[in-house]
Formats: sequence, structure tokens, C-alpha cells
Amino acid sequence: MNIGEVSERSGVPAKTIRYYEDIGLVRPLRNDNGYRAFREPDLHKLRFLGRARSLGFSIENCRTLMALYEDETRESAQVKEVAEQHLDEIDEKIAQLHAMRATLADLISACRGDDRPDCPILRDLSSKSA
Amino acid sequence: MNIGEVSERSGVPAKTIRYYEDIGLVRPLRNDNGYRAFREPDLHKLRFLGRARSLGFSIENCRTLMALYEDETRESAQVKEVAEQHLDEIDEKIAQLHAMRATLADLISACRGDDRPDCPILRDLSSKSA
DNA sequence: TCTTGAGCTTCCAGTGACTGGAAGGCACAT
DNA sequence: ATGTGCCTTCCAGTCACTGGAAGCTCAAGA
Repeated sequence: MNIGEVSERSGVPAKTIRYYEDIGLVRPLRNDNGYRAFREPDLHKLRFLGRARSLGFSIENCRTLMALYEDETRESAQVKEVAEQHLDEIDEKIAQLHAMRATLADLISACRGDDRPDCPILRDLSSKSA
Repeated sequence: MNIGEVSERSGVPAKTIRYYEDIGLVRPLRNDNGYRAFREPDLHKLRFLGRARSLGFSIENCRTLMALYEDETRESAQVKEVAEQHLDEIDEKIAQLHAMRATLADLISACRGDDRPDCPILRDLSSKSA
């Protein structure tokens, strides 16, 4: 498979696939003409990566997960550990966003949003520190 | 005020303040020795920026908000518009994170996390596309 | 056979918002 | 004179791509 086909079939953009090769996440063979030659396992890996990325795993976590995936002697506890840490990070982000959202929604609801300059949003921003 | 003091009093790191000057968000004067000389309004601006950033506004939004803040003829509707757009973006991010979280939590709960290699998390990652 | 167009290659630069670090100047106390 | 801490600039790195330029390869049509 050329990069176009594997991109199509994995859902990972060609540019991204080249980038993944750069950083050593996939290692396609090469044809005589210099084109990348992807095999089924490469496609499989790319799908794996696409899915893991869509769950928000960092590239480094993806690397770890792929290594575990290919390691027959892995313990599922190792995988779970990575996933749980990631879940914690997601929860933290969600909490931060919720806090932002609450404050912002408050400010917005207090702002008349008319043609006058008076605005609680600006007042809040200009009054508080940090 | 030197950068250290204004950093301390605004809660914005000195490095970040220099960066903000680079991109034109603040324009402190200079002493003869080359040190930045911050006045009260600069401190005020930096607090404004710190607060706006902590609510997740992008630098470009911060620029807009500061301009509105300094514009006596603003209409509060303009401010509200910026804030509402930002709120929508936050809501979208929260929704995405919730979706990730749900999937991930499912997978984690299905994984025994013991010393055996069998793992639903890896199974999921390797089976789905995109 | 020639040409055209799509698809492939590499390499460089930019994104957002900083952050780290090197190399050196300035201020003040000892 | 020296040490310490603050200040300066400039360059590079972060994360995960993404865009674009310049140029090569391949398959199909005139």
C-alpha cells in the first residue's frame, strides 16, 4: 500500500503518518522508487494510533501502549495503569473547564450585552489578580 | 517597578511578561540601565491578562478584551459576544472530554489489571478504526 | 510518444503560549 | 574586589501536527 491508501484506510492523514514515521511510531518499508510500502501490520498500527489519539492519549503514551500491545508477556495491569493515569488527567481537565465555565457563565449572565459600555465581565477581569 | 516586582504582584511570570511585551500586549517604559519600568497601569493590565488567561481566553481574545476595556465607547454587547463564543468553545471541549472519559472508563472497568496479558483496552484500540 | 495530472518524496517553517537556559550587564553589600 | 541576585537578550524546545514549496514517479489519454 502507498501512503494514500493507508491514510484512507486508517483515517490518519498522510502528513501525520510521515510524522509518525519520523518519530519512530511506524517503520514502513520502501519501494525501489522511494515510496513508502505499507503492509497490513502497519495499517493495523496506524489504526491503533488513531484510536488511541482520539481517546486523548499522548504520543508517548501511544508509544507505551503499542509496545505493550506487541509484548506478549505484558501484564494487563500495566495497560490499566497507563489508562488510569490518563483518565485522571482527563478528569482534571474537565474539572478545570467546569470551573472556568461556571465563572464565565456567571459573568455572562450578569452582562446586559447592550449598547452601553458598562460590563461586569470587564469589571471582573480588571479587578481580580491571578 | 522592575519586572520581578510586577511579576510578584500580578502573578504573571517574568518570562511571560517579557513574552507579552514581545507580542505587544504590554509596553513598559525603560530605565536608563535598560531595565523595564512598569507603572501601575501596566500592573493593572497584567492582572487583567492573567485573569483572562485563567478563564481560558486565547491571547487574541485577551487582546480584544483589553482593547474593549480601554475603549470608553465600547458596547457591552461586544464583550458579551467574545465571552459567549469562548463559553461555546469551552462547552465543546467539555463534551469531547466527557466522551473520551466515558469510553476510557468503560475500557478500564472491563480490564482486570492483573498479571495476565489479556486486556480489553488493547483489544479495543486494535480493533477499531479512526 | 508525449503530456497531463495525481500522488509521492523531502525539507523548512509555522502554530499557541509559553518555558528553559546560556551569556552577559547592573546594583548593592561585604 | 567580590559575591549574590536581579536584570538583559537571544536561541532553542515544547506538543502534535499542518501547510507549502520544489521536485520525482506513475498511469492514463491524445
